[in-house]
Amino acid sequence: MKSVNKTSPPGRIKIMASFSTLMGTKDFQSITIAEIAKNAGVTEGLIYKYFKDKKDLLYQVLYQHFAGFLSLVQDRTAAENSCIAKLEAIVSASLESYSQNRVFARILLLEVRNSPAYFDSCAYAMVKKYSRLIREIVCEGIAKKELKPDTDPFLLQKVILGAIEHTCLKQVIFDRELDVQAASSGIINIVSYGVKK
Amino acid sequence: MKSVNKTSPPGRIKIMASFSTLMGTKDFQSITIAEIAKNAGVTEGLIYKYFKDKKDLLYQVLYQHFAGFLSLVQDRTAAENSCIAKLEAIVSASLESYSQNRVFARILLLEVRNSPAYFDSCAYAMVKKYSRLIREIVCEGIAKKELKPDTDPFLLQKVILGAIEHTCLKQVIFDRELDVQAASSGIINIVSYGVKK
DNA sequence: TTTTGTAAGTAAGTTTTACTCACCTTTTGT
DNA sequence: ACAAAAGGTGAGTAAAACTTACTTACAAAA
Repeated sequence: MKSVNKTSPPGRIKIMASFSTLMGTKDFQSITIAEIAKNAGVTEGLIYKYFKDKKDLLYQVLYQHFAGFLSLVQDRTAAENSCIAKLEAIVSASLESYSQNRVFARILLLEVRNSPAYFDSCAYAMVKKYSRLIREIVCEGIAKKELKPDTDPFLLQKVILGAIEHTCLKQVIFDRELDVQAASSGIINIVSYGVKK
Repeated sequence: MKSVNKTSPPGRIKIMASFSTLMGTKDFQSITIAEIAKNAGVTEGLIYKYFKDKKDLLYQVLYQHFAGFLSLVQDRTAAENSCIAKLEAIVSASLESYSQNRVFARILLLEVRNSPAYFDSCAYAMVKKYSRLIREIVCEGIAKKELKPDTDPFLLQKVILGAIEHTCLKQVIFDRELDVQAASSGIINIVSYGVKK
């Protein structure tokens, strides 16, 4: 697992900003190191001073975004009392963040998972914290008898996370709009009460 | 959208088989054209006679697997009567297929989605058929009053597909085993009756 | 002030790898 | 029989990721 930078020299900041901008216009594979360097006003060599390789740059940018996202989610859930309300806060905060930051969403949902190195990165460590948060809320809900006692926290976490991601996928891939409120309450409704008559 | 081959010359078959084998040991990016050719006993040039580029080869292999998978799913669902039973058949057939063919699962869940070209490929066309099948079953369930009338077929499809994929992700990424029966009945149980007490 | 060690940044390679193209060889339709 | 198409080859090209040897700025110790 790669640790994260403390200092941030101007060159490093410019490189990350340049890359983020480019990710808004094209996909990772189409972006070249030469392009990133030119756009940032630095030389190619400098990029390799701060980042192990092109993928490492991708993971660092994702980490930066995810750190902000995670603290938002933590704040929103802390503000709710019931377990179901906390879960709905997570779903809507996630959909909202993905909606407002398509670059972040695209990196997380489409661009990083193809490489085994991602699952050792500091970015994936944040994702693990995020999914653990969901499980903890579920466990708390079971303990407080808000949820059925035979609920499997791991499975419910997967259902919720899967629903969030699949809802965003269509939006990110085909650049569609999304009714965050309708989608999040719809997901929570299915998961809470089921669809069987 | 790329159309699909009719004939299959020996070289073509060897190339696809070689590539499939290599995908079992390493990820797409790490596999080189030279390696695929050597392993198949053909020259690099021949690969480009049958496949537009390296990604096209990936999509063709995925298409081949998915075609078999989809017909299995269709058979299994046709054998069931109730809507819930059909959905459970889809979930368990999917988890089973992904379990038994990790290469297929890894390609579908991790390796293809980063490229915009995938969403124009014949492989993705199969995925669309698959998700449409789920929606159709849901609509049928609503019509037959098995499911609640206010159920959103698109949303429920996303929840089910998301749950399937997230359940497989852990397994594929960390090479874990999976209790298909427990997972599929667990997912269907959550979606049918909900988790709220 | 001078020295020294380190971080920031550069510029010109090198290597790897996907992809091309002109050329043979075998099969097939008429 | 023979043209045409399909199967297959091997050397070559270009682009892009990465390396490395170097210079400049700059702070702290001497």
